[in-house]
Amino acid sequence: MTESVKPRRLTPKGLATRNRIIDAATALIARHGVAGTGIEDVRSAAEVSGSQLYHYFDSKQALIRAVITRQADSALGPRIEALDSFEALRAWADAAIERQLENDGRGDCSLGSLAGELSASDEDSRTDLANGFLRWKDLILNGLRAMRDRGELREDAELDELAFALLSALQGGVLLSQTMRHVQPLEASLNAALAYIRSFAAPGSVA
Amino acid sequence: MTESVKPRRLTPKGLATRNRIIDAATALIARHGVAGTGIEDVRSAAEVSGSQLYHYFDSKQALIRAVITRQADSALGPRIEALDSFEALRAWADAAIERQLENDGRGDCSLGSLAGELSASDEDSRTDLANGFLRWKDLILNGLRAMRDRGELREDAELDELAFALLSALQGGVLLSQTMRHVQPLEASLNAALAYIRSFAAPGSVA
DNA sequence: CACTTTCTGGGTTGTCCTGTCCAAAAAGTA
DNA sequence: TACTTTTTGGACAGGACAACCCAGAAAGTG
Repeated sequence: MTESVKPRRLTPKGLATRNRIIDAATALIARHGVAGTGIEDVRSAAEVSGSQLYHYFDSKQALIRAVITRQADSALGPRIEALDSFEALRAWADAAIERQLENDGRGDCSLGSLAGELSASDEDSRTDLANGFLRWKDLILNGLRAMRDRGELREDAELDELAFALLSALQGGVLLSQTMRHVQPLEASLNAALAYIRSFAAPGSVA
Repeated sequence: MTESVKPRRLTPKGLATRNRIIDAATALIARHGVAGTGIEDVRSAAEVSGSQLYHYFDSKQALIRAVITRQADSALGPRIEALDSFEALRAWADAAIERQLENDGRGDCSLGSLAGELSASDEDSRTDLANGFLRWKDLILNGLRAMRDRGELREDAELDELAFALLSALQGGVLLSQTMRHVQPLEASLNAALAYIRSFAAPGSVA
């Protein structure tokens, strides 16, 4: 019994409730952070009562990890087809900026916010977050690789470095923008990272 | 009485104790985060007992804010003279990378870590953090301005943007590196940001 | 229609943790 | 030395919160 003995089979109804809980938790965490969100809050927000929460999750930590997983996956969904052109990268960056403008102030429940709060305290969550970041980086990396293969990027470009740089720029920009309640840092950061990547455009490319 | 009525005058001894508390809190928060650090932990680590903590600070929040202020100031101390040359910027970045290597794994109690944890939940702390970031940005900005005035950077360089981009790169890189337990993201991020800044070097400069 | 498994409700418990109180020791001041 | 202010000690109350238990409703399964 290495794995928890939670409901082995979930009925559609049960699955819906489970998702409702994760949704509510995600929203609350986005506004008040992990520490500022109690089980009781999640309960009432999800309109489930009593011990449902512990019926679907072993502990608060398990719930948080479910939120992390969902957030990590959400970026890999249909939203982002492929980051394999300068235009696609630009659109991706603009979407991030737009998102920041929408939730002006209150943070979005991105991996970055979660990482800031959990990396130091919870080792398991940290691992989940690290995996999430790694997948995001690979997503970017695959796009860049496609660009290089198509001759849009120079052969000598260090794609791994570029991917990490872009991801860091996003995360740092979001962190600063959320803290300072202003988009400027995020815009500046993403613009810089994209311009840097563009500086590796192959000479003969249509660009 | 807008201000708290904490000890109006501190004797040298009292001040030493107060500093000892902040030191202990800073160290503990660096390892376990704000939420993972209790008053009790701080007490024993600082080797003060009982209600000393509330003798010097109104609340846990006040203590945290003191930690924030200290961290914000620490970067403006003698460590950084002036970031007004490419070499100085490079050295600054290398120092950050070095610091990350030293505390491999456990986070340093930088503003970024604190921001990730507090921005969403505590408005007062968020303001303190935002001010801290602003001062850091100005520190960078002043350096860049000096470089431009000396003719090392092109006139058309958007220094404010560059400063924010560099700061974001640092914060994002640290966040990723701490979460992934690897320096690569920070290195990549800072290298990219510095290279981008260098791309604004004035043509005639000795570079 | 029996029977099993899953789902839901609410109450409860025990723990952790912030913040307070009271009183004594030490340090400063005259 | 007499007196005031600051500093220290430990114990304690009050509240918040995660987690558990039991029983009943609903939904699947043969």
